[in-house]
Amino acid sequence: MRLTVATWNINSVRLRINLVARFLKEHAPDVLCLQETKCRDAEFPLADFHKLGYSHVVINGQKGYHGVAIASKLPLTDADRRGFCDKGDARHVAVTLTPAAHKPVRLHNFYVPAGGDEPDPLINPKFAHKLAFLDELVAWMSADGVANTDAIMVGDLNIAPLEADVWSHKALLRVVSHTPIEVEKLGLVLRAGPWVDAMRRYVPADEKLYTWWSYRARDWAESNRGRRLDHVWVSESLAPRLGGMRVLSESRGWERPSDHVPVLVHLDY
DNA sequence: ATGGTGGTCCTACCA
Repeated sequence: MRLTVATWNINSVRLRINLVARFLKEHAPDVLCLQETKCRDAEFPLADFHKLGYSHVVINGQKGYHGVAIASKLPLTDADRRGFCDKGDARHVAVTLTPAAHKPVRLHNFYVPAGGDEPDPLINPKFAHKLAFLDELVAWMSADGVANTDAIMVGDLNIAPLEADVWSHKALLRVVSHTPIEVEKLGLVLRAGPWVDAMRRYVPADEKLYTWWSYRARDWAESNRGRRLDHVWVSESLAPRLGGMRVLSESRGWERPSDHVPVLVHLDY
């Protein structure tokens, strides 16, 4: 069998439920991880997911901001919603799924703080929060052995680590999402697993790869000033099962799109 | 170098 996991920062699941429906119908992932759902759990459009065949949904939402969810065709167990930095933000949800008669897989879905505009933790509390969040991720991953079993970690990590993850390495060195301190800390998270960067298994490190294009460009495709802010990582134990990856760039051109596009990864069992 | 757009919810705040 083939397990397909997708991740997408939807930028309001209620506003874009029709785009979600289109994506699920056209690409039929087994599991979809969403970020920036921007609604309380009671306001989540659960019935739409059920109608589309995603009868297992685990939500961690809050009013107006952040919010993550996992919708699945396969049963989900052991749901966990971890708070980071004692902020009460809804930025993480984890579940366990079991691909037909195989070993269970732990799946973590993250929305890492964006970090504001000024890349100085001393004058920008949002950037300080982002760095503290990453520090806490490293400590937790090491202590709990998060990637010691079959595990997948996806989400909007709000960091573009490689030079080819941004349209201009030089222009973005002092722009939050690509500053050296964030890139270094994301590297510590990756190595704390240790995790495998599944997307870069399919696209060479020096080849441009983006999952986000700003709303502020006149023409996102023409200017193509993108960044790879969304990621799929797998535990080393699962790396041999990787069976393909796709970035659905075309969805950035759909009507009233999210500024992020879905990433799909296949695992063969 | 600047400001550009779009989300929530109603006044700024966040991305």
